[in-house]
Amino acid sequence: MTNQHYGQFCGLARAAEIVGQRWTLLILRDLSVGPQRYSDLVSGLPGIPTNTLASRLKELEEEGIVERLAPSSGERAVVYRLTPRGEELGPAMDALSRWGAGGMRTPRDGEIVTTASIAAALKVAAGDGIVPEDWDAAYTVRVGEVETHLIMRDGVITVGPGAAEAPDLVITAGPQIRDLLAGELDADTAIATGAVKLEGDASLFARFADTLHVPYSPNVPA
Amino acid sequence: MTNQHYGQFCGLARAAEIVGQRWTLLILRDLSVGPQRYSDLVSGLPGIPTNTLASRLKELEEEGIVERLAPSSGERAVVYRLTPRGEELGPAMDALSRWGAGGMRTPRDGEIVTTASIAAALKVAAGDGIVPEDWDAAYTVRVGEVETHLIMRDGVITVGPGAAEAPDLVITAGPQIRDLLAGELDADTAIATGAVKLEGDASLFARFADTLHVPYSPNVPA
DNA sequence: CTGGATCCTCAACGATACTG
DNA sequence: CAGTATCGTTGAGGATCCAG
Repeated sequence: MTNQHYGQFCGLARAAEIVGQRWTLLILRDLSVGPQRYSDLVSGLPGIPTNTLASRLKELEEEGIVERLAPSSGERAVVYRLTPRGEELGPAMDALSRWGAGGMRTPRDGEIVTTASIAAALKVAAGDGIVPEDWDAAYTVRVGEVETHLIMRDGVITVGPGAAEAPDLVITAGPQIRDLLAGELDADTAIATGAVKLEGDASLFARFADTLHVPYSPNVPA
Repeated sequence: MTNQHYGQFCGLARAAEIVGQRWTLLILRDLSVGPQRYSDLVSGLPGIPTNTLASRLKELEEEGIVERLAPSSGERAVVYRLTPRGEELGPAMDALSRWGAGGMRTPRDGEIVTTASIAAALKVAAGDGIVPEDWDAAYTVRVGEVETHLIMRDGVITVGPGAAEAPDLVITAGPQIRDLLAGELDADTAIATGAVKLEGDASLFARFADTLHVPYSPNVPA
């Protein structure tokens, strides 16, 4: 609406007019794991002013990036969902996510972890999502209160919110799971030190740790 | 410094704290084509308030993304340059650029084209930059007042600011060059209608038009 | 001339309260 | 549940000025 423009006929400038708005990238991240209600977004984005969320959603709807689905009969809640155009942002968000993750060492004071952020981290860690065809494993990853599932099947990895239906392995961890994904903590040590707890087929953990990687950047300043 | 934080231990959130700042993405785009002086940045970013540019550069320096090179003896100007960590943003910026370009139809009123934006468009159009090993051609692309060079050699494409040293072909065009890159204007028509003017080995133009593509997204709303 | 710093204004953001 | 309304605060925009 009253979106700020840069006055340049340039793809990056156009993109920046959208994703350069405060909170917008995080809203899109949350929507990228699945359709969400207004209240889901509020709870996944601690600290967002409700009026800011409302106006961002309105802007994104006008831009054709998000669609607002009025409660159809039977349903009782408004739901927001990415449009196909919104889904196209996936590669860019993954690239940003990967870059940002490369600079993360330890959580800053008071920083929290949300469902969507774990899902994003696992998605980035999954990389191109290609694994051997004969792998067939369902994982539930639990960090704090949130659960994410990760399935390796038919040669691809899929990541999403919520527990797996019939997980072969449930992994419970703290934020140290990031060190594991960064490759700075190996699977055996993670288990030995109690950084992760496993329930189910623990032999599947090595495969998890070996396959998923979000490396730290060697170029971050002290 | 007084950078706004999102309070989430998440790569995308960390990235958003940087690139979500107004003007920052465009500053980084300009720096991505090469080191720039303060005044180069000012002229490549029409409308940026000088204090905003100054504080962005300071923040980016503190983040280890940009470095400020004091004039060494012999030089007389301060120069800003991406650090290795800053260079790592390239893939994310390319992805955003590609996404934004997919939504661009015609310039909005008063929108301009800068050197860096053409370079970014050509870079995105070059895709993975792989071409047959035996191609060897140097192009200068001139749009308005700005010139960019594009070299296909040794199997890769390189794009940069300024004219090529010994161009085999000089392409002069208006913003319609975007339609060419979008694949909505074929090479012969572009020449026939005068949308582009060629100087040099015109036979190299078909290769240029066939190789470089920034497709429009089919998903943009009307 | 380059590389900023300063000042002022106003639109956008942030926090809280409140409503259909 | 899904937002509006209100109001204080912050940061961008724009012009000008200054030091090396």
